[in-house]
Amino acid sequence: MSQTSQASDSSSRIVQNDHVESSSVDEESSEVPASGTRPMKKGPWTAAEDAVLKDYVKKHGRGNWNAVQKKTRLARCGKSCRLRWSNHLRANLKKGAFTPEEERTIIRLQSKLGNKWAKISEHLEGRTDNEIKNYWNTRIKRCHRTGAPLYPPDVVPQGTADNPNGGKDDRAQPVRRQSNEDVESTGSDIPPVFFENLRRRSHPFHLQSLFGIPLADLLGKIPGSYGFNIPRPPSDCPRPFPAPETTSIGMPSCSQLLPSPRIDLPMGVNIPYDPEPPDGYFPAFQAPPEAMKPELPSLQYSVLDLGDSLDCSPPPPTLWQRTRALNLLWKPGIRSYGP
DNA sequence: AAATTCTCCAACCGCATTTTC
DNA sequence: CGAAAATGCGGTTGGAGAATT
Repeated sequence: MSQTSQASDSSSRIVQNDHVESSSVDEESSEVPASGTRPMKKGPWTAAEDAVLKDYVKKHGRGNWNAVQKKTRLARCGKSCRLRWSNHLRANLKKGAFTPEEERTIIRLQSKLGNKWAKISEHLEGRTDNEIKNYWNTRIKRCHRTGAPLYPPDVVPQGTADNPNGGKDDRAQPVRRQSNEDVESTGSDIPPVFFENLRRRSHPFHLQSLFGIPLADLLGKIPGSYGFNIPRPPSDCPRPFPAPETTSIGMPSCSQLLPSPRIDLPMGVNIPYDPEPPDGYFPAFQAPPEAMKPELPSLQYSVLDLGDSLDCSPPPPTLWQRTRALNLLWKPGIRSYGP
């Protein structure tokens, strides 16, 4: 797998003192008063803490995580206990690098479900949502850096109506249905990393609008994105592609710039598809022409029975479509728009 | 060899949802 | 039925180790 398995088992990082006063579960007799305002410990778990938690689960079963700190001397909050258990201590956890098959599954499922890591992890026995999420974020970064396609040619990324933005956003907002007139695009979620990169590294990113939507508006409405000023690039900054006759966009990845200062395209514009993409792959995020259809016959992966996890929900909300529009913008391979 | 940059991953945070009282 | 608590989820962060300069 591509994750160079540093696979550092958590224990290998344990360096600090063990804060567990008693390395075993105290029974009810020695229950710590709930009122006790012990400060909760943060940071890496120690082996002793793990042992206490394991012991607790062995005796009381999983769940009721907030009781852990009450019934033991473990100064960890319930959330932390739950996370530790599900990510490191529970049985049948598979550690180490993802197999190629697992990677394929992740990619496939991500393209279908979006960033539903918990759902995806249900299809990968022994793998945690956190692992998968980390893998995906790493993949995004790597593809972003190298310009390699995020999705292999046989995977058509689809927005999922139930998860247009991959995560909390669709929960945060009541699903707002929308007609198809806004943007019909394909691609995947805009990875948070993208915005993070913008925020952290202040990519020269001088696009002012996308599909007529002010970019600042786009960014500002995307949950988890940051309100930041989009700097104009220095004049000596190289541009990724020569400016074509038609309006073009590039991808502000790899310290590159978007060649066009402004994009105002009518909705429904055809995006030319290069049948011979570089390296025999579709450019990152770029989907084959059929993917431009608003609805996709997606079940090309007979291997995988997604069952109920595939939600054939109504069309995505505006934010999603806007996100998609921005996503297109991010594709390194898309060079030109035009009729 | 030292300094810097990059990569990976464990764990935290905030929010939404579900359950309990 | 509403409030509070518990749980779950996804995004983000920070640090350790690896790689590079």
